[in-house]
Amino acid sequence: MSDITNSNLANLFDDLPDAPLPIYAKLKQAISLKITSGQWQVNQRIPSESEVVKALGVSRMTVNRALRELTAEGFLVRHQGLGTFVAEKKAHSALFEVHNIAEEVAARGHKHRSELLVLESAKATMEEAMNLGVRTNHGIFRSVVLHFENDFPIQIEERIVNANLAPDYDKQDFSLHTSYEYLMSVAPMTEGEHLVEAILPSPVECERLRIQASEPCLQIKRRTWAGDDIVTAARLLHPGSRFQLFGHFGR
Amino acid sequence: MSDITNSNLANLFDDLPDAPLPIYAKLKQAISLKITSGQWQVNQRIPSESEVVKALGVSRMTVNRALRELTAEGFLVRHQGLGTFVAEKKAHSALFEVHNIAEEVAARGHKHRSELLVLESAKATMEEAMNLGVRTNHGIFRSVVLHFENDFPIQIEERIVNANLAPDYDKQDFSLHTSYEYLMSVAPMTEGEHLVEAILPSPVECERLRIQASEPCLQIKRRTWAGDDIVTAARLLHPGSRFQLFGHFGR
DNA sequence: ATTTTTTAAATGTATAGACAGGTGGTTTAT
DNA sequence: ATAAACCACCTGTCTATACATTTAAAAAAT
Repeated sequence: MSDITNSNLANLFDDLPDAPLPIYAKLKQAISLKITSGQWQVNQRIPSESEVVKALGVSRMTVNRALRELTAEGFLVRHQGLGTFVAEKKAHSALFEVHNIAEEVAARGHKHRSELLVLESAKATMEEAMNLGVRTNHGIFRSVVLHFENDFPIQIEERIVNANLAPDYDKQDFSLHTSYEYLMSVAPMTEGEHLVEAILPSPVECERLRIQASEPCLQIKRRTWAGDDIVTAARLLHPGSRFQLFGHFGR
Repeated sequence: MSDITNSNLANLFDDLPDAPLPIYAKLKQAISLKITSGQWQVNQRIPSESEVVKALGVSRMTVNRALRELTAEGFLVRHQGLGTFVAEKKAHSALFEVHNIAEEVAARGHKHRSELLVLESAKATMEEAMNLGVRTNHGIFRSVVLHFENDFPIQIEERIVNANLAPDYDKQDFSLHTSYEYLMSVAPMTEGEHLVEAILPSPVECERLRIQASEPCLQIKRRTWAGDDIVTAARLLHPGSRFQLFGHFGR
């Protein structure tokens, strides 16, 4: 498998949210973006530690930490004497926690795309306020995104976001990054909860997911905290026939 | 919570298999042994990096790597300025462990009872053998238990068990203990996986759960390991209208 | 007695340098 | 031509050092 041209490794940090992160974390973000965006293909050899050192002027130990952690997370495979390669598919460990649908689809080797159906700034209704742990009329964003796997609808993502914690949410280009990526960059998740249910979809949802009214759906309601604040609350609806939630625990 | 006496940190590497491992890995092994053996209790503060450095004469970066990885694996919790502490029992076990349905129902203040529908000794079919990671015709047990919450059916538990690892499974009184309790006692779970899906129930399942054919169900397939062996594989089916799976992650 | 400042300790990150060990290609000796 | 020696490169680990940040307690000022 061919190597990756290290001609423009200096561009590595482009397209990255400029959150204040340690160098090793920035490196991880940049490299995982290269992989999930498909710029670095499975089994390709990626630049060696010393190449990154030379290109970016950071220490090898810093690069080593980024690559080691990405390897532990299943993004990379390393072979002593040979090099570092993009792994076949993501290890199933973190799926319950992370749940970035784009990454998940990419990990299966499939094509992901999404349609932005709603993106608006608003004042929280009483129900939304309760859900986010803020006062009624607190500034929020609402978004509805339809995700596709190989052009089949696979998730309706309804989300409300605390505008104080993610002020530029409505200025994001959701065709480039998922909402998850932006939110993690501005308000890294420290805690979360999810509620999984099997439900029947509404007529609108049937139409969006292109399924029949009788097809059960997996509904995941998830809230994520950054410190003591709730950053976002999402409702993710998947067609039962096209989706499984996989989890792994233990050591 | 009291600190751990660092009087005999030199003993840290005792009781360890003398495999040729890197120092950081030996450290991880030793510390996780202290924790799992109960010598270092939950919430206790463990020796600081510099204390280990002084006691063992290794570099702080090496100690740091061991502690950092153990933290990522959930054994430890670290607070800058404070120290490193033994973590609470894995959060995620509490979350997606529907294992003990009896406890869960009791925790809600409701009445739990169960009906044993099937309990038999058998030889593994090819499918069952694949599922348990054994050869066809390997000895197994099959059980089907119907669980009730306040006299409403809430779970069908279909389970196959590796007879080698749990030889007395068929002699248990499942009105006294759940299968989970017995299995944990004979073959403590070290690893597990689950697969969550939304499906429509079969006619038999509708009857058992007393629901309509159109009601979606939450299906959880779970396999649990003890070391390298699969102890049991279960299929848990819940009526969507009466069941939610709740999970919490983070600290 | 109360508040403020300082200090010590602990973790978090970054760096430079060193050596070990694996891999594959090149050169050299046979 | 074949085999052995060599070498360049890569990952894996370990060390020593440095500085930043957080925390709690001690010391100093009010």
